[in-house]
Amino acid sequence: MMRPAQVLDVSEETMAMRVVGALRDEIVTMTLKPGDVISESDIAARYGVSRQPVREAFIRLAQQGLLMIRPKRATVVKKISPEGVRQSRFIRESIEVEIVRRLARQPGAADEVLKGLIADQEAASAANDSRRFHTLDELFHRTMARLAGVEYAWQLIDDHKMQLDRVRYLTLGVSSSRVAIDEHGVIAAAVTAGDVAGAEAAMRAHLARAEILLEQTIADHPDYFEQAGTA
Amino acid sequence: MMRPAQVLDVSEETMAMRVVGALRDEIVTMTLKPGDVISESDIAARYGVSRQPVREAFIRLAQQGLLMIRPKRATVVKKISPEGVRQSRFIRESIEVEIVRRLARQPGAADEVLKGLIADQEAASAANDSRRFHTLDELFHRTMARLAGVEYAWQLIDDHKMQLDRVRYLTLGVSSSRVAIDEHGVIAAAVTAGDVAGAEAAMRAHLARAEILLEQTIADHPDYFEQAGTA
DNA sequence: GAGATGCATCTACCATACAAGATAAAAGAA
DNA sequence: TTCTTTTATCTTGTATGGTAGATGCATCTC
Repeated sequence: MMRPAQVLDVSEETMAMRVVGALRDEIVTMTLKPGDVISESDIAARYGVSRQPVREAFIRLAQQGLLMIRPKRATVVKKISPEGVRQSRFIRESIEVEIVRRLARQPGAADEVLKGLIADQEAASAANDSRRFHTLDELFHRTMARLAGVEYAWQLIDDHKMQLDRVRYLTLGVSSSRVAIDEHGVIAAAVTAGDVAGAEAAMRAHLARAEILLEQTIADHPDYFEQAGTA
Repeated sequence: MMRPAQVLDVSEETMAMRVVGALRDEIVTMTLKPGDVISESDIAARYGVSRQPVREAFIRLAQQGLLMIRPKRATVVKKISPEGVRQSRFIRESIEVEIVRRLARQPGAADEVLKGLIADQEAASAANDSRRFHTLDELFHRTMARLAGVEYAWQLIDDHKMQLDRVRYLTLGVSSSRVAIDEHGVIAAAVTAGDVAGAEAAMRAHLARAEILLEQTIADHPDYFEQAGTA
């Protein structure tokens, strides 16, 4: 038997929420791999709680598209759907394009804020800290949403973004942070200059590059993705 | 005591799912009003089931933003957040603009399909069937998403759209279906003609008109909306 | 040997009991 | 009367037992 792990005891939030967070991390970081079969009992024993909070955690994660509950059968870590990823990208591109348009029309204090973030990314890249670079990359996009006054909208798509995060985790060391930083710079420059069309084009180009990474990732880890017949 | 209602017994789907659907309808149609306090026990008795499936339904609906669970205190029907509605609109506008752009570039068979839908809307409007008109209105937008090859993306934003639906239900008889139909016609015409910029502008104008309805609705039903301090 | 059938054993689903926090009214003290 | 304290009674959170359905293996039939 394994050690019960025991996720702390003195709690402010509920056990169910705690389990949600723990499981989500395990899934996004690929500790729990797509296709893995898990059961309420197993997870309950692993975290030292009863089945009830685990069950509620399953429900939440299933609604976020990370788990698939097959009633009376089993619960499995959902495989990544290439089509779902593409459409999530479509949503993200639609929104981010609209954001940079708004920003380019009213740059405000965007200039120095974005410049600072890019500088941080340079530092993380130089230190080869891909984990931190990932965080800063996300912060860059989120910050633009905030500057455009639609941070809440960003939170709304956060759930669906977890699908993209799983793909991203698989490409952590692969992706060239050098290129990404340069593209961020182009976007920031266009926004600051008030170049609406240029900012839009730069953002589209930036997001399109990730599309290539998806194809490569599918080729590298075919088992993690849905295929024809592996619904 | 009320009659247990009893949502059928022979089931294919789970009781929890059944309760989810029933409660969602009650909330979206304003049978359960924003601010109403409900409890697991009440709903359980009302539908003739135990607290357990009701509890799971609450979790799902809370995650969709229709309920707010205050641990150890109570569960209330979430008041409509004007800011949330605005940002939901922003998301919707971003995506729908992108959709009509794509469609305008490759109209395909969009012409006759959209024409047919508009004709149906004319009929519903002439019959003063506002309920059916609402359904057709949604179908019009959904169909464009399908024609653009991103129907799944439409499903992704469906959850957040429920917030807008509640506002819409309040304005059922108010809104002029005449204007909406004309606007649909303009959009369809621009798409068919391959006029990208025109289609985008028409869609933005169409969605912007609804923005005005929100302000008026807040004025008519202030109790249903979050206000400063009514978090 | 190949296919059909029964059964042990999984699973998630639901009901029930209990625990713990929060609320509001009631009771008591000034 | 007014304020404080207690307590009854709400609420959701958690634990556990039993149930129905699905799965896979063993057994039986042909």
